[in-house]
Amino acid sequence: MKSHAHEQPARRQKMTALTGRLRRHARKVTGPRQTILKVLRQQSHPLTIKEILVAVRDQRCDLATIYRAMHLLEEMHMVKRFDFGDGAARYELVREGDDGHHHHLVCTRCGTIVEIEECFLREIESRLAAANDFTAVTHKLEFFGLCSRCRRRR
Amino acid sequence: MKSHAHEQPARRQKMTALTGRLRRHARKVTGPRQTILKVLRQQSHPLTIKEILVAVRDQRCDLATIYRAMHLLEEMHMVKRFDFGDGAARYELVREGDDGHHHHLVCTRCGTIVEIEECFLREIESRLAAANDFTAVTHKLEFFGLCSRCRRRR
DNA sequence: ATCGCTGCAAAAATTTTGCAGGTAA
DNA sequence: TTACCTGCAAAATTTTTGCAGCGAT
Repeated sequence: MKSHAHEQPARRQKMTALTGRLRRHARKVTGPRQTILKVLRQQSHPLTIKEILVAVRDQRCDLATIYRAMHLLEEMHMVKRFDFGDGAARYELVREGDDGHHHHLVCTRCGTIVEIEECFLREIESRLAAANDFTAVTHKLEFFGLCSRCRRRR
Repeated sequence: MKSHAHEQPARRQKMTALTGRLRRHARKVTGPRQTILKVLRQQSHPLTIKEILVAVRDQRCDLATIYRAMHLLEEMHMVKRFDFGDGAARYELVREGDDGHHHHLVCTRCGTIVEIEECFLREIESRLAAANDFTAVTHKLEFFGLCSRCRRRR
């Protein structure tokens, strides 16, 4: 039932998290940025730039624009960047009231991704910080393995 | 005591781990490969391809050769690849009798690297494998923070 | 009317590949 | 001799940047 009720005129902006945050930073709420966030909102897994490009290709959004948008959104903590060790950055939307910190279990054969919500290392972080005289210690952690389907197929 | 009496002439190969493993795979023991391993042996931290290139630049070794060597050495588990999230692969020698699995604590400002020998997640790996029906689960984990020197300097 | 943003094109950075000649075994 | 390797050059990938015009506020 997307039909009408009161569809906002296309050019007026809904007051969304995006709108608010962008305005606070004196940045503009533009079509490409809204489209990209819509794409990310529909996914629970991180997407590569190429996957985003394909998903928005109808809207004729340039690659460079996507790269610039992802940097901007990452700066404002609206997306989180993940690396799976192949040479391609992946981005995932940070949901409201979440810091976006979590991990993944990735099938090394087919690329299936399982989201791992628990974080096991908060305490270890403090220990390492103290032991090595570091501050603001964070971590990046990803798990890799063979999923059941791929295991069965040879 | 593997050796005894006769040191082999310089152009003959010492029977090293490299020599043995390469031969077992029908690969050749060449100058560039020996040089690269020598460079890695002198470092306790992972090196980028560029750092390796600089370190071997006297021996006139091509970039492509280094890339190819690193792939080969990784296949034979003589080096381990690490990613710190900037777009550059890093390689570290795997010492005898070690599987090379460990982590790092990296200063996000100056790049200082601290090796973290402990691994905290072996048990978690099994738990995740069982819970998600995966096998051969491994992980990549790196810590990031601000080292004490960088913290003091503003 | 600003100032930021976009598309396009070019450039940069990292990694891969093809090929002809050279070398280890 | 036979693979395998190397250097060189070209290409492929991923990401960044410059610029002129367009668009959000």
